[in-house]
Amino acid sequence: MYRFEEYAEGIVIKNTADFNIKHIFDCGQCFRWNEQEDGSYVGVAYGRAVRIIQSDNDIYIKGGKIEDKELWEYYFDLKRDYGYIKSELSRDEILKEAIKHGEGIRILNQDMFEIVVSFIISANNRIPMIKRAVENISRRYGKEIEFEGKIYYSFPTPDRLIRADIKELEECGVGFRAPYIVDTVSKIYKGEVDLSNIKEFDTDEAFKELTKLKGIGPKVADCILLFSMQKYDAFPVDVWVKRVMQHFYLAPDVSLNKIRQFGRDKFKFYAGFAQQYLFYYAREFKGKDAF
DNA sequence: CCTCAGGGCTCTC
DNA sequence: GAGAGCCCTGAG
Repeated sequence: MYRFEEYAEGIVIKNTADFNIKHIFDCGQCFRWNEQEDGSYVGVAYGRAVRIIQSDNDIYIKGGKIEDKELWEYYFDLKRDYGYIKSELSRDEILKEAIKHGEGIRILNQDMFEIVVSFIISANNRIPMIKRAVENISRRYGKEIEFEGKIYYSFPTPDRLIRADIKELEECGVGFRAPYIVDTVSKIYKGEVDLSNIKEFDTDEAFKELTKLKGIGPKVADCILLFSMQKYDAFPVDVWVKRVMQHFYLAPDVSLNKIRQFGRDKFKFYAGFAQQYLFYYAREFKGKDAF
């Protein structure tokens, strides 16, 4: 069982299980963590700038405060037994292999508003570009946070991002998605859309509500559900998951919606976890001519 | 159900 | 240097 302790420069989570910071931060669920030369990750979550350092099963949160213990416990989804989920999913031979590659993946509990905007930007985009745009938006509309002598920025809240117009967002590098962001942020700001309320719906109802918003199609909605609303039966199908699914399970011409349904039916309430292992697996093979 | 355009950047040729 | 493709969506 893990436990939190304080140390000179922050807090440490001792004795974690199924926890690998590289797997967690590189499995496509987050855009604000950057790997450093020493293998640690620096990033901002819920307005806190910290450095995450892994030493075997101990996770150091440099700059972390002990009063935020519950916040980090929630963020890293520590209460969930990933060992059990993996053993269930390993009954499928392909998942068993995929899990070997990303055995330390955990699904982060991220801020809903940040995830909505970040994944609108993700549409037909590349990860470095998404990261850059999210960073630019944070720098322009977020709050300053000082850490290790540098200035970092929190992702803006709706009442701050509402000030952004299409032109400014384009300058941040979001491209043709700028009007979608303006529209969706305004609906959230005005209360026409209440993300906390949508979170209480079941997965299908929440999916319907989210896809009503500009810039949110099936794939982006599934990402929002999985990465910020704890809907673990969601199965986001991006190009990578599409490739693995068509290679291992389905015919090459099966539609995205069919793949989504297949994944949800096959993996049930673990579909979202399966998707993460498959995504990480697929990207490991990038350029290796596997698919 | 279908097709297609849509920042801008990077990889490929 | 052109062309394809990108964690895809909206419009037709």
